[in-house]
Amino acid sequence: MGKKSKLNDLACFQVYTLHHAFGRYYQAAFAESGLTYAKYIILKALATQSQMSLSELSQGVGVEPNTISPLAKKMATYGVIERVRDAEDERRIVLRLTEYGIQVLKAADEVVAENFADLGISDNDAKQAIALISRIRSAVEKAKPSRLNLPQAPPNVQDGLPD
Amino acid sequence: MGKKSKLNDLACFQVYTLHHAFGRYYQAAFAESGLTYAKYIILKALATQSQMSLSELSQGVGVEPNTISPLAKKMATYGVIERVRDAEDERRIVLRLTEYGIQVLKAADEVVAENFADLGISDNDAKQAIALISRIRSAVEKAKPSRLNLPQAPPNVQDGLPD
DNA sequence: TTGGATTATTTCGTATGCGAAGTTTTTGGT
DNA sequence: ACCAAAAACTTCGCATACGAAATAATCCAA
Repeated sequence: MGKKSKLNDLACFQVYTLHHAFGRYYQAAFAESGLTYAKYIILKALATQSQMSLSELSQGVGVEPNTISPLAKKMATYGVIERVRDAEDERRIVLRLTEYGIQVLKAADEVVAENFADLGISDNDAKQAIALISRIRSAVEKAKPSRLNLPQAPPNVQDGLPD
Repeated sequence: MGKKSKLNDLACFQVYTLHHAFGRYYQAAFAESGLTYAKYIILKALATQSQMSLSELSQGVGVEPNTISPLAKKMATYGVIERVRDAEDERRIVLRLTEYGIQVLKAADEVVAENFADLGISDNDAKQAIALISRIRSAVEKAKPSRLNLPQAPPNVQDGLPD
């Protein structure tokens, strides 16, 4: 048995699973609408400020800028966000919710809030989880990955099905 | 402003972000080794029982069987798991860690446990998070998604950059 | 000022995940 | 026993994510 780490267990069995459970819920709820989990999160993040650069948004959402870039482009063509170059600094892209985007976000928020209302998770539970997870995330972002060295591979057994 | 739901906030801002923070950590730690976050989780899940069918594994990992299927195939060619048809029921695939798989898992566990050791998250913190998240996951899996209907799209403004 | 860093964004290749649809094997009702 | 329904996997098309590398705009130090 390898060394034990409760934080590792948390990551592999709880956070991973919960993330995908949420993902399946949002995917089902937004099906056919063109909205997705990722795009919904972007809308929510953009709603916290009047405008944001692409990298500020990526910080807010917690993913890399190259993940946001194509999504923002698509969302602009859908009309939910405005996407323009910053006149002050032509490298920057400035993003902002459109009036339509605000309406879409509102409609989505309503549906989700309704679906999540009677699941037995109180606001206090959720708040506690928010505080705890927030702390854990800060910690994990500080982790310095050391390279894994794998043991010698075995004499290629290939014990299995042809395909 | 749409209706508020703390559980929705938890999903969109905390769980989503923490999942990706963990993902980036494991990706960096396992870089070059051929191991990935998803494959590592599969190894850990398989270590909990002497053997498992593909669908039992998918249940244990918390994703759909069609996600596990190609991963299991690849992992068998890497020699970390054994993958054979169940003689009792030829529809089933039986999966089991190989000796090499056990070694790989052990090596990975060591590295992660070491990297996660001094981040300021106690085992008690992690345990508390495990209990709380476990409860939340059960609840979310019960949520019945109702279809989102988007408001009328605006007269296609397309106010943006050419590309 | 001017040319090499630095910063912001984009593009590219790879790896997951999901639902839907297809294939093979087992089950069950008659 | 026989065939339709169910169950277990697999395949397919689409949508994220990431790191690495490319591109474009700014900064800055000699």
